Amino acid sequence: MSNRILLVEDDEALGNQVSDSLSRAGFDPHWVADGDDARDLRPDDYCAIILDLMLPGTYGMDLLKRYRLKSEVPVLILSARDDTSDKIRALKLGADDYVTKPFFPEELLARVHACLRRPNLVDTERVAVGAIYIDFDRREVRSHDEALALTPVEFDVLALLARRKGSAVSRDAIVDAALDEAHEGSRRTLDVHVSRIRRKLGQAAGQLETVWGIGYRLVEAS
Amino acid sequence: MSNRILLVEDDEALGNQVSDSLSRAGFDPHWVADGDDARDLRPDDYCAIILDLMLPGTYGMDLLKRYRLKSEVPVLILSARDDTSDKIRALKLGADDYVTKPFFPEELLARVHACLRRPNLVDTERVAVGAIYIDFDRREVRSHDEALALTPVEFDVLALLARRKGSAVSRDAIVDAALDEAHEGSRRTLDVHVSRIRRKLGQAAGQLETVWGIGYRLVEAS
DNA sequence: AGCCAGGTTAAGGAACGCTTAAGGTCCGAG
DNA sequence: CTCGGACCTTAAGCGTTCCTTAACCTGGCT
Repeated sequence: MSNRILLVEDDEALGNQVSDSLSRAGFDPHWVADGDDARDLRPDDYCAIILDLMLPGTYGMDLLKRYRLKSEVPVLILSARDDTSDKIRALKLGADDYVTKPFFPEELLARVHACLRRPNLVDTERVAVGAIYIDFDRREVRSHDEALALTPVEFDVLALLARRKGSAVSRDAIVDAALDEAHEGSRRTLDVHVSRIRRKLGQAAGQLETVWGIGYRLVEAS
Repeated sequence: MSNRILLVEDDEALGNQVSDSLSRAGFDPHWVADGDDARDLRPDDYCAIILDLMLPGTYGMDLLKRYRLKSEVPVLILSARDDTSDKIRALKLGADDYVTKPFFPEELLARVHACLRRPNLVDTERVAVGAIYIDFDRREVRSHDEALALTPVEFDVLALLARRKGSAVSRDAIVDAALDEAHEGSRRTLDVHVSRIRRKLGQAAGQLETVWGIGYRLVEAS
């Protein structure tokens, strides 16, 4: 397995320090200072990601969501704010750990190791759910062997459900992960996306079930 | 499989608080106040362990070592000391997380979930009680191999009883956990839900027993 | 028998989700 | 720069499902 670690950190001194300690520990750190530069990196190219929340360019929390949509790679959050609601939000979005500045490099290293020690999930580039095939890498969906033209948000929603196939996923979790969080005013937005996804799914629409009072669920057969 | 969590914590107030929040989140906390009492418990009986480092009797770090020798169960460390060398030591010994007091229960919960998210997420989320199968993740219930269409509240009530299978659960506890507590005007609401659950359970209705003057209990066989 | 906890039923209204239609924003083409 | 298309969001109407309440009935306990 690779030992590359992505470090997204705008503070130069801290970035150097962490980079060095990662190197000394035998990792291969890839340090990016700007959030926008980190947007389009592929999370699966790394064995772990260390992410500062307070960044120029793209906000750290958005990067986390982005990475989680594509990958199961362990993500450690760095933050200057010892804010509980931030912590909870990050952890719920799938972060594996949350470290508050200031910290000693040794602690960070120890936490990275703790994350890597956990059993890894099979990384699946593609997934089949009944008649629906999803290629996360190509961002491509086929239903009954027919390619679907999904919009970005539609794909993210469907991909999230596919990763948790069979499980009921709450509306909040979907909105939080796949939609722009700025628009929390209307709770109907997700409905519209789901409605359009179903129409595009055609015959397979029945596989996208509503779980009343909770959210949605993608099942093998309708 | 199990949703039991071992909590080793000598502070009574904190222990109560954490116990409560774990219960509310659907876990089954087992609270032990003395390190010596925790020595001979089997870590594999729990899905996670929350361990205070500063304990009477056996020192927390020793317990951690002990548990790690026997099991891979996730261990979260609680500590009053924000001491880096302690953190590093604990994490190197195989702890999965290290939380410094004071903390909010929500943060601890989020971290517990972050730990549990990694391993076998799939298989641990079901419970069988006699002829009743409950899949918490899918929010799906089957009775005698037939899927039941339960409403959100009905599912929550039955799920709560299933998690505590065999033991009597008080009406108050159920109402508190599964119903909107705003409506404390009528205490008959729960009856109605139970009545409907029983009807939907069909043959298995007898497994949902009334404990007169207390509440209800879900048993293996009618 | 009498009391009280629990069971059952029916009905209203609240909550929820689906759909259609109408802006509004962003971005690339002309 | 302007136009048009793709996309996301919001609003509103509508049907459905669900929760609660009230009223009445059953059954256990003393």
